[in-house]
Amino acid sequence: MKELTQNEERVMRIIWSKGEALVRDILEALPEPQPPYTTLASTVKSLEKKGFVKYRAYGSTYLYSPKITQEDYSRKSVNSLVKNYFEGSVGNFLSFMVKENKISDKEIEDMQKLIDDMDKPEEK
Amino acid sequence: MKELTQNEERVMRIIWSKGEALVRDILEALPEPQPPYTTLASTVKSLEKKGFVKYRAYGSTYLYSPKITQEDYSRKSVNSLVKNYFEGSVGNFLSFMVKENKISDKEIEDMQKLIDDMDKPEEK
DNA sequence: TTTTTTTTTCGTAGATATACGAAATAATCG
DNA sequence: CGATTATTTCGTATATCTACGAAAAAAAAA
Repeated sequence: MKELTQNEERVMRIIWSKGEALVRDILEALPEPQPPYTTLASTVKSLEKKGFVKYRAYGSTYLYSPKITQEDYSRKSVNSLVKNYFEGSVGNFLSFMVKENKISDKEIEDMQKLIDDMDKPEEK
Repeated sequence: MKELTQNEERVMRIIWSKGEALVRDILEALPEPQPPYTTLASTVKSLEKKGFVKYRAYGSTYLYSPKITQEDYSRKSVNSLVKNYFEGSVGNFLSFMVKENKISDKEIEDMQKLIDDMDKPEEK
């Protein structure tokens, strides 16, 4: 799974939230200052090239929808974060979160369970 | 319910059979010689004006679908036929059909039942 | 820091779509 | 048979879309 830039991720979030959307729908969902239509279209096309969205054509108009669930993407994001900043140790990651008061003991349990599932690492 | 011209009815049949269609889809479903795109588009628009189809817009592209079922239209057609050519008498209509060998006794029963339902007359 | 790669931006070109209306045809009415 | 009205045809205008690519900006690598 390829990485998303911040830009792409912001757009991807809108597509996830809508389920499906035209470029114009996305544009309207973006806060001011909205980018030019063509600029946004390029971003969406790059999402498609990276395999994050697919589209169905109505005439010359494309209706985009997610090809990857938000859950899959989140899992992969956490995985990559752990790998890059905590020497791959989930324990290090969690203790950091606790130290920063970003997380409660109760949440650790839940998360630990979640992360056990993720432990089958993915590509890059 | 407004009347359909032959032209409109031919197009309407395609929309019914497809469930939903772009103007271009209809065009491709039409046998040679196909009319120009704009010509067909006018026909479809008139179907919409008469309330036979509705559409959902994807950008500037309209996906049309029936607003009236084929069954409703058939019922109304038969009704109107009977009214116009058989002095409104279903009996006259049926006996004509039999005389013309267009219909069997068994079919009469079925149809009689069907027509009983239709006997609540419609507008125009 | 310098170089290289990736991302971002957006204009232009080309492909469709619909809106509108005029002219030709066909159907209806008196 | 006219006259009137409705249908059909289709061109032109206009609005969007997507494709493509160049240039600027940002990020990553060396």
